[in-house]
Amino acid sequence: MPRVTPLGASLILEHVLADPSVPAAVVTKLLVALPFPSHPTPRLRRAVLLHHLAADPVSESSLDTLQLLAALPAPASPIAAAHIAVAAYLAVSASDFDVAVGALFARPNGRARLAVDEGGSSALASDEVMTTVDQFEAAVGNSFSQAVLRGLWGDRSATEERVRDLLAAEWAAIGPSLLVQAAERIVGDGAVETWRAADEATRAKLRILAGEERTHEILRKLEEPTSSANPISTPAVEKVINSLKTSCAELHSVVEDPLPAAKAVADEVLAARMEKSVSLDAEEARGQPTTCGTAGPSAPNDKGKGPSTGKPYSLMDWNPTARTFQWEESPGPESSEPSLRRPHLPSPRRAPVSPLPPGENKNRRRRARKWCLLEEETLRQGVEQYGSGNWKDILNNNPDVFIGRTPVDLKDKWRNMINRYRGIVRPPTTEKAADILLEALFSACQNLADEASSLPSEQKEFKLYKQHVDDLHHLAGNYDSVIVCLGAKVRSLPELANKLPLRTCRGVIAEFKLPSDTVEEYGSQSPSILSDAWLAFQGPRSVSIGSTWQWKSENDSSTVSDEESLTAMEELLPKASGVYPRINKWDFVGARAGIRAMPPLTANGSLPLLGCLDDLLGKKSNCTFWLVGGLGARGLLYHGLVGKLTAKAVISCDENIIPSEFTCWNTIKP
DNA sequence: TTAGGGTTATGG
DNA sequence: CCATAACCCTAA
Repeated sequence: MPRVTPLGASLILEHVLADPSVPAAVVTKLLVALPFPSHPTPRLRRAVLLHHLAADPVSESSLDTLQLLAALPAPASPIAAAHIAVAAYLAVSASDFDVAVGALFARPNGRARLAVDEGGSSALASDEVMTTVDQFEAAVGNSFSQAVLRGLWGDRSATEERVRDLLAAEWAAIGPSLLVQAAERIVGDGAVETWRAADEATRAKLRILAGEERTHEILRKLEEPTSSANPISTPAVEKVINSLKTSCAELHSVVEDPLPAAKAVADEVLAARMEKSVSLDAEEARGQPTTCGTAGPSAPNDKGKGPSTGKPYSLMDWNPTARTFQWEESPGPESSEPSLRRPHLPSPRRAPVSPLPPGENKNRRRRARKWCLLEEETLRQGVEQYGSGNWKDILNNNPDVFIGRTPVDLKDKWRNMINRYRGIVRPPTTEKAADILLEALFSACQNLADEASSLPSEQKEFKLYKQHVDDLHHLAGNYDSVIVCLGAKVRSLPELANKLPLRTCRGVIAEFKLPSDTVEEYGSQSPSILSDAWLAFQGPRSVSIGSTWQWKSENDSSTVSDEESLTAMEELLPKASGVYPRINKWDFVGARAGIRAMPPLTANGSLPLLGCLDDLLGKKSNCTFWLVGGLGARGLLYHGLVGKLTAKAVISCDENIIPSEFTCWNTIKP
């Protein structure tokens, strides 16, 4: 008996190995025992890679295996997730993160980056994977990012699970072996056509494989005048049959009993057909000899040795692990009782008929990870820069911050952030703009306090009351301290009406826009100008110009009459055109006004009025009153400084914390 | 890819 | 039991 031919070995391996239940030891022995074909079929390559992966799911070498697997036709869908999980795990578990990330993810030649980039396997690529790769690259030298990545990808068992998901999907989709396909031909669908085309000698061989019972069945059908049967390529079928027969003989040398093994394959095919769970259509059947042909090139040298015709021989010559066996070509008595002698040869199951590929339908939920302040701040800036809705841009331009976040996560987070205070401050539908601004201010304060307080015990409670106050002392009973921040309206408090050195000054500001037919816009960066008048540009086509000075005005209305705006323009335009002559190309679109409370001019300039009011008001309770006023129109400039100084002074009950330049207005006491 | 409705996990 | 934050699903 001749040695196992490469073609035969290929068929055996291809059939036996494509089964997850074959123990690793058996796989190894088979691979050692049989000559591995120089051009294995994709199915065999796949089976070997899958066994490799199962034995060693998370390692440097499994990364290679995954990449090879991805290069095979039609890799299972979970492969991208498994590949990035293994690569990421290798990076975060390496002794030197930066070195490992350089080798795996750095541009241009990181091992995993190449695999998922354009030019690499498309099966490994996705937007999400690219994002992760960029995140790793950006994390070099950034211990914060590394820590987050470790948390996300450092779980070995989770990584292994990704690989197992892939294995399950691959095994489920691996399809029938060539032997099974041949068996389909001999005893399954297509049996009648195969037998019809066979000559007497071939039929004798087929009879051995099919068993007496099935042979009679097939022959009976053959007699029926079913003209609808379409004959299939005889040479191709014969090739398969010969292959099958040869490999059965060889299989016999490796496992216990070859004929029952072949029969088992046939029986399984029959069972499968009974269940109607699988059916090969004629098109598929015709294609199979071609598939078989891919194994053909591996066997040109075998031709001379000829097909095995039943000469017994021992594999012991070259393989001590193999067992010798006597091959009987005659159908034994057991052939009529196939079910009694089920072989122990593991056979691949047909892919379960499932609407979805297994492993893809079981989506596990990511563990919720709290957003850190940096992420929130970056999101705020991102929305400002790219606009709300451009989540992907924001994400991809901050790979070092948004680690393990998706664009949808950013969207959801923004939704949470802008809704944060809806339960505390609900803007009434018919509120005036001023009240809405007040609520916005309150929300901003609460937001800041939340961010500053990391511990629950440090949480501060805020309340926003809106009520009319006739008299400061009405507040005294409820508060330790009251800070008066009223601007020009401070005059409306009877206790302070004429006691503060403030002069009111109305100002008008005018808004201009570029005519829509003007193509040329104002500079790319739109710098604003502070001059005799100021020009505050709001983007490239809009500017506000201010301000006029109407001392001692009592008019605090924000609306401006035509007459007043004309006067204001005559005052503002000469000053504006002095620094920006092209203002005459702009259109006036409206004017607004406001009233400011101006402090006295001192040697240090016009400084805000800060400090404790108790001496001024007369101490009538335990409540202390404080003033933040006289900022003129410069609240934006001063609010941070005066707010901080006043807060410190109020908390420590010590006015001296505030520099005397701000409080000296109040030292001139009666 | 995004918007918006829905679900799950967690802490009070 | 509720409110909230993070996350998921799906239509367009």
